[in-house]
Amino acid sequence: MKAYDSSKYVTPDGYTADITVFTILSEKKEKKAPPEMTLHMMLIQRKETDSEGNPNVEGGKWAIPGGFIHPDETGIDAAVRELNEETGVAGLHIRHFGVYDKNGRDPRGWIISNAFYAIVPESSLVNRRAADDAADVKLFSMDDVMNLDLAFDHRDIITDALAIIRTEMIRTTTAKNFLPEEFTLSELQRVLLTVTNDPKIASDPVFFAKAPKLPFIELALDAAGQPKKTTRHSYRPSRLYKFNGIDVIESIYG
Amino acid sequence: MKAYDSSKYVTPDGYTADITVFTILSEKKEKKAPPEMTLHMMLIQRKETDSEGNPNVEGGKWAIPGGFIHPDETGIDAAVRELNEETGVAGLHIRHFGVYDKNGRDPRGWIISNAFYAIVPESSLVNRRAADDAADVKLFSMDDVMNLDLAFDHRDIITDALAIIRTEMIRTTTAKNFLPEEFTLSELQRVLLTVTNDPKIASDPVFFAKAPKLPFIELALDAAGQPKKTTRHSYRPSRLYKFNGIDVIESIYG
DNA sequence: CAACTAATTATTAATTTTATAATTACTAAT
DNA sequence: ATTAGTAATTATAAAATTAATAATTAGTTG
Repeated sequence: MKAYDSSKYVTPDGYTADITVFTILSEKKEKKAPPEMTLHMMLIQRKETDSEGNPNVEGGKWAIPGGFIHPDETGIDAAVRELNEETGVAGLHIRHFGVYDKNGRDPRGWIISNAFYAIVPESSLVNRRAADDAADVKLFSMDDVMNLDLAFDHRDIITDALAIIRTEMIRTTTAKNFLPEEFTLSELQRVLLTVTNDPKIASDPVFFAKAPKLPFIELALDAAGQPKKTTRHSYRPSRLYKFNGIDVIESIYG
Repeated sequence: MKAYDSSKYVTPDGYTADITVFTILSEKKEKKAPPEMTLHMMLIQRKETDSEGNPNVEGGKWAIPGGFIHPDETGIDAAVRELNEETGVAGLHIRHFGVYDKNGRDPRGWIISNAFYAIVPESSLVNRRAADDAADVKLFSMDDVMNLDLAFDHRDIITDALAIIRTEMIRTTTAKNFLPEEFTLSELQRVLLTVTNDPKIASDPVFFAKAPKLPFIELALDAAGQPKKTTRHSYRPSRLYKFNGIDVIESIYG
């Protein structure tokens, strides 16, 4: 690269990656009722001291997994590495969604962070364990997250990530990742209700009337061509549906 | 990094960035009619020979601007640099959308490409000029693009980028980037028709009835609170509208 | 047999959409 | 002064969908 004396300029004091990881937890509380589903995210608790025994900045606080990007790696490389180091989680499909660079966001100085997000099935997170700079790692419901005294500007990052997750869930067929291949309408409904309380979804008569007609959903049929049914959530057999792979783009113009 | 003898393995022969850049050209053909707008993209013509005078692979063919990523830079760094080097264009907001790694896509060997896209106002591209590996640089209508004998797998990359551009235009208020701050409904209509021929947009009575009621569009008012009008496209004064900054997420579930 | 509950369907009024026709507000041409 | 043209706008009537709620069904359990 061209001659450039960085000592002559104010340069960033650090460059980091933060990875917001969401999942949907499903809890079957009643034998005959659909499971309760809630959006959760995985956070790590920062160790009180760093690797040299010195008091850690924002030590003890819950935070988004992440850490410093090394000069020889990209942001996403660092994100993948840090996530694995701090939580033991790997193989997630993460995406970049923003850069957080407000001066003052970190007491250590001018620290710029690249934020990533993923929403994954719970099975991807079962083997998590805190390590490296993390004293603990847990899944929190979004209500609980918002009641935490989070480190740095992580509340802002989480708010933005949440908006993206919600948009994706509502605008695309992302919900299918949290459903069995053949699902009931109430199961789909519960997944969607983890990110919205739109009455068109919350209302059984409205949703049950509309959903079977959506172009990307179809009845699951048995070998004889009859609609498949299940009694896993009710005494009355419920019809099973599946996504048919059609991608829909809903126009905002009508 | 850990000890690793890459000579023991088959490794990629190259790692590149390709940048699909779209714009919408607006041509006022009649004194009293809205302009014709068409989606275009900027392509470069590959030089016949490389910098050492040897015949260039796919020399003479039209292609997406781009080139090899250096080890000391990220894909997006390379994309920005190559775009500027080959076309003189800079300052665009580009986004990554895919990796093209099919073996055989490039006769030179196992070449992996990161694809980026941007859709920008024409004003961002007026100072383009071919340089570096590019013999020429031009804007092509999408019809013309699809009739070109493009280099490598660039037709596939372009097809995917186009789908993303269309989705963004239909799903979000991206159209506003191609309109004056205060626009007529027919101007908005023409922008949208560059990416779709949906009759709900193509039909004047339908579109003119619906558009004013959209939550993210409102009438432009003068100082006296009266609707602003223009005769730039018709003898009869047409109402002017503007986007009001509201972001809408249209649910695919109803 | 009655009661319960998730799933499903029905009902009716209100609203929107569909498909097209008609009108308006300006000109330009005669 | 009148007619014709055209982009923008509005009207019309039938069809379809939505809104809001009630009712019913299909299985159980007690």
